[in-house]
Amino acid sequence: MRKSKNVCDLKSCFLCKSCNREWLPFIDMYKQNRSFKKGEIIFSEGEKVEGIYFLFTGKVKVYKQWNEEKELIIRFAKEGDVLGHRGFGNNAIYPVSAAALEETVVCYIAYDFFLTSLKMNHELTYKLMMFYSAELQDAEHRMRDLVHMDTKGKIADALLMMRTQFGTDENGFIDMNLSRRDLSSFVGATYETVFKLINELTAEKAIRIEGKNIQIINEKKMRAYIQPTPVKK
Amino acid sequence: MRKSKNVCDLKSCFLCKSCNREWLPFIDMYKQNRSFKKGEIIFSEGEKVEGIYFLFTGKVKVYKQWNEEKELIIRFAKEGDVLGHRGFGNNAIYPVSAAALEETVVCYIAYDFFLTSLKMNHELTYKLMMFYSAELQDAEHRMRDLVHMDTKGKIADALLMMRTQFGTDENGFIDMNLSRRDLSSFVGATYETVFKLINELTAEKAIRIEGKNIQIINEKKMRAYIQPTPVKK
DNA sequence: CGGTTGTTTGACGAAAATCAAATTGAGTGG
DNA sequence: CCACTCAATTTGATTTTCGTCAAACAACCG
Repeated sequence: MRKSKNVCDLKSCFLCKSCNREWLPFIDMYKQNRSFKKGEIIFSEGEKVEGIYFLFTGKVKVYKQWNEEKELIIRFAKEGDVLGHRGFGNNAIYPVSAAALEETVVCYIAYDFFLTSLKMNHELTYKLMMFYSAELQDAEHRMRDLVHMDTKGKIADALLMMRTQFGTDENGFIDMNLSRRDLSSFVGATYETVFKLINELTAEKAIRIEGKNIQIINEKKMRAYIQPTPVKK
Repeated sequence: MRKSKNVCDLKSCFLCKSCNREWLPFIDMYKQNRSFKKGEIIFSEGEKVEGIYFLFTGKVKVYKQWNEEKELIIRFAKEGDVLGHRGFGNNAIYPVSAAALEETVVCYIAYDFFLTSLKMNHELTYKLMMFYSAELQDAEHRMRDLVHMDTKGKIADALLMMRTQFGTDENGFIDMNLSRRDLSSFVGATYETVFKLINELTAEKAIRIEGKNIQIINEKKMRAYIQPTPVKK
């Protein structure tokens, strides 16, 4: 599944599934790998956009700050995902921050170069447009969910999403080691509340916890929590 | 400012600010005007995408349903805005609904035709991509705000946003006649709560209300509400 | 005029945030 | 390997905010 560790093979990256042949060697000339330790910040909200990143190995959280101690995690990125494309536009300022959740290697491409390439590679531009469209749909869907679900539903939703995105290991645990603090930032609730509700979910045998690992053992129950509350007549 | 009423002059539409000359007459051949009465639904969540709309006159709400009686208004559109582009993608299904808030005329372009045109008009594709990028930034910014602001802050934010988008009339009132119910759907809170908090804002002389019209009279106070709550040490 | 729909208001309860404190755990330096 | 520190986890008590419910009233419309 995983390619060699030290070379960014863009064929494994999202965008390049749609790259035409001229594009691939072009990228090869300019590619540049960077690695980040766990917890290290890849780029920060408010910074000028310097480049776009393709995630080669590792996991990353993309988040927006609220105050010094609160943030909202917008999404997670894993091997093969793109980072930093949210900064595209007139004033090329990153609207979000990205931090490595574990040892991470990214393939870095300078912004100007990428922009120029977009101008030349129309198929890529088209795909990128469709990619944005899909992300916009996701974002707005999640916006609705965060507003209308209760916290337990949001937790169930978050866990189901994470399982979809990261899959499960051989024991059935969600293949991601997320701190409770990050989980609460993703869910949009306080640390303590998330903790208590996770306990409830465990008590109800909807999930199972072993150390930092979480397994969904009753999918039906989990899905029930993310249903719109039917209106009583 | 406003062009003639019965012909869709795409030059007044968002996208066409970036259209090249070949594109304009092309559109002219295919354009089709449709009008909607106040409250009428332009398209619905879950429907197959039939086309894209340019709003010629009127105001529209774009929203997502939660249950039979709750929704979240994603954004408002006014004269010159695009509608329906959120449905672009693999499975061309509208992820949102759109309803006219007042008498509305749209310029309709069939989806297939628009897609084909995108393939031919790369500048347009590029601009549309950047437009998506901007919308994604907005959506995620608002997502954070909806999660972390208290309801009063969200109301203040909503009112400031609406003033920016729609401007004010000669008396200083926000130039949009939004029902309280729609305001609460935009804010993501219940009708009653919004009502009470608007009263508070009025009592504090942050806003002024006259019938259905709202004026912001103390901008500083309003802005204070949308600040991240500083963390007490 | 009834009947529906939107507005206004208060009482109450549930959900979640805040606060406080105890406990564990993970590094760190000696 | 052990103490030490600091961060993360766990838990309960308390408070706040907001949603729910109910009811009265105005406004609008056929």
